[in-house]
Amino acid sequence: MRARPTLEKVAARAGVSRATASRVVNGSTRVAPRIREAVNRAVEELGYVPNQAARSLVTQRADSIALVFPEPATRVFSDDPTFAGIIRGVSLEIEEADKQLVLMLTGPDGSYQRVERYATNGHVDGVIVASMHGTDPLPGILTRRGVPVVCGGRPSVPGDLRYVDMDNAGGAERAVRHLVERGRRRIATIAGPQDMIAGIDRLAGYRDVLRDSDHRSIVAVGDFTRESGAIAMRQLLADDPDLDAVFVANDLMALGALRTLGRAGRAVPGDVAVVGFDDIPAAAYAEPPLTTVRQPTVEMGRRLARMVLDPEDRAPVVLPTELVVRESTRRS
Amino acid sequence: MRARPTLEKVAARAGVSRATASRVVNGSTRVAPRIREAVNRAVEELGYVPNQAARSLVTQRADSIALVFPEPATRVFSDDPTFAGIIRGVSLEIEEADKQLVLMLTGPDGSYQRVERYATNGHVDGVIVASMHGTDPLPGILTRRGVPVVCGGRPSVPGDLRYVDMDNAGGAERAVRHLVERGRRRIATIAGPQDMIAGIDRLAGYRDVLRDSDHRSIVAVGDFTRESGAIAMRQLLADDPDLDAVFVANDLMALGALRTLGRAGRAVPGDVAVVGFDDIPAAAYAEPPLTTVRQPTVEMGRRLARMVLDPEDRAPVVLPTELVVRESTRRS
DNA sequence: GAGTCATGTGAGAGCGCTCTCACGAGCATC
DNA sequence: GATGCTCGTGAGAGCGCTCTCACATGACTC
Repeated sequence: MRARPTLEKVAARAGVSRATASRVVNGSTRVAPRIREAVNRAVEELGYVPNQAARSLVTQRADSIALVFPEPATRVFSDDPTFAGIIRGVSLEIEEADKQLVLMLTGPDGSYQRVERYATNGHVDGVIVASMHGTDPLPGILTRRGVPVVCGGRPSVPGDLRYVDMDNAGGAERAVRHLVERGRRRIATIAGPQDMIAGIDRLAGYRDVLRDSDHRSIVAVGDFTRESGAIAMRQLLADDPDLDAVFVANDLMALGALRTLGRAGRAVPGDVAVVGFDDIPAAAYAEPPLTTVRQPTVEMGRRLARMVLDPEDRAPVVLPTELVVRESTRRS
Repeated sequence: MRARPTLEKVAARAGVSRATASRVVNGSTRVAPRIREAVNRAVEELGYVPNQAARSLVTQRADSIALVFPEPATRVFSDDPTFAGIIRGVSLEIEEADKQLVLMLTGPDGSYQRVERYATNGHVDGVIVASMHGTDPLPGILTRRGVPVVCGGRPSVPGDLRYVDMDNAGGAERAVRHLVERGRRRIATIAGPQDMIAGIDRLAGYRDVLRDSDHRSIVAVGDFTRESGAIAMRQLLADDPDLDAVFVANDLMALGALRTLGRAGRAVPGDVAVVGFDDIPAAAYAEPPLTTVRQPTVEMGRRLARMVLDPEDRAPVVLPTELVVRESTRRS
């Protein structure tokens, strides 16, 4: 289709002024029924769709929101379904609000200034930052510039940034308590990176429970990749050959750990019980199926979107996590 | 947010007209060096960034392209890193062209008309459709409406649609030939859905090699999910208990198949060799590590983006796939 | 010294839309 | 019948930008 019809054409066809046509298109009530009908008919017949650029120009709204994945997230992006869940959730909510989703994956270089420029210039009504490190400067900068921002994950610097987070500490506590209840004595952990809030909080949850239950804590640190989980598990086994349980800060690392355990001849859950975190689809398909902590990723996306669309909504949200018990922690 | 400076302000500060300021901002060469410099300084000092809406309004370009995942893709989205790779690739290329990426995941309902309306109305310079079924009507509709479209995956109806595809048949052939060379006699396959081009082509590759090498073909069909792979494998085992190899049309199903084999007491690769397709990260971490066919997902994204940005480029692209040999087909 | 030409610059139109404001019609009030 | 409403409608300004066109300037030709 070449020439797209303009409001002018619609108005002409309906025999009204452009202003009235605009009123009908934008759903104003103060239009006489028969005129409204005439305009709607004209819209229908002409296949009219408003030109967003023209609209934005005058309303100063963009009717679109940006979802930014800073570089560290981008790196894990391809292998961690968590992000896919968040994207789905955001997309669903955005669609309901009849807005558009602009996805920005920032590269390793300074392409983050690109985001800054883009976002501070009215191209977008709000920005969702899937902040991995809680220390990312971007949310602060944008907020100061007056752009509505919401962080996915609690920023590590307490401030007035709005955020939606998972109950990481609570989930970790439940997971570790579960291991204690199953009679495990030497419970180690493979923690996530300690510059990410999820890594920090999950480790804190582990520590809290062990302290209260009088167990010793045994910690190795990974970076949330399978590979690092496998390596950390090896190290743990070397440090304490008698450990009989591991709480792993995410499923990807837990899968790596499972592999190391298998190769080291340790039976799971016979010799060692394993709990992961995230409940990615692969967890249920691990051998043995992995006990893990489920987090509502799609819901997180939805809440992020809803919050960014409502600048008044300032209350942080912490979404509940849930322990999913499978074979990897079966009573031995 | 303080009022963003307009071109007018920049021009005033630099002591030139709006037109000249515009020339400098848009990189016209026909501007005197010292004036160009003055304007650039003003831009710098004021922190000027062009208003995209205003620009689009007059240029009729949107400087953004849409990446559409039709519903079936959306469903697998969360668990198949293939899509993440494509998104990364598209994002990289789009970023280089200094344009924006609008992501649209269509829901199960008719939200696809939303895409149609959006795309046919100049909001977007082009559309990339990650067409799962080759029969999706969307690409055709948009093309006819004059919107540049590129399909990810060859459309099943031969026509003039532009596309970038993987060499599915070639990859499948190499995989099956590999099994033959390793001395496997009864080579089964778990095919993908036969309404998706990837499913069809991979099965065709399998059939071609077996026909030529005088093996019998044994086929079960899955839907590219782990679960369906596990089920299909059970069926295959029931159909032909003596099979000694399986070519599985994607890694997710292969992972499911591996699990079934393990539970059925079949050693891999001792009793049964397994080859997957995709080379997702989990494949290398399977037990045993999975021989599979690697496809360049990021490259596919890049090519899709490049093609959609250049409406003249009409030549279909078929990207090479590569066999990655791992433990699951070790010589027995 | 008049004519030609390339070159750089500014004036101004106009992209398609929203929104303010003024106005006329209809109705109730006094 | 004059006054004051409300209600629906149209005229018109203007959002920030690009781009065409006309114009000014200076270099060059004959």
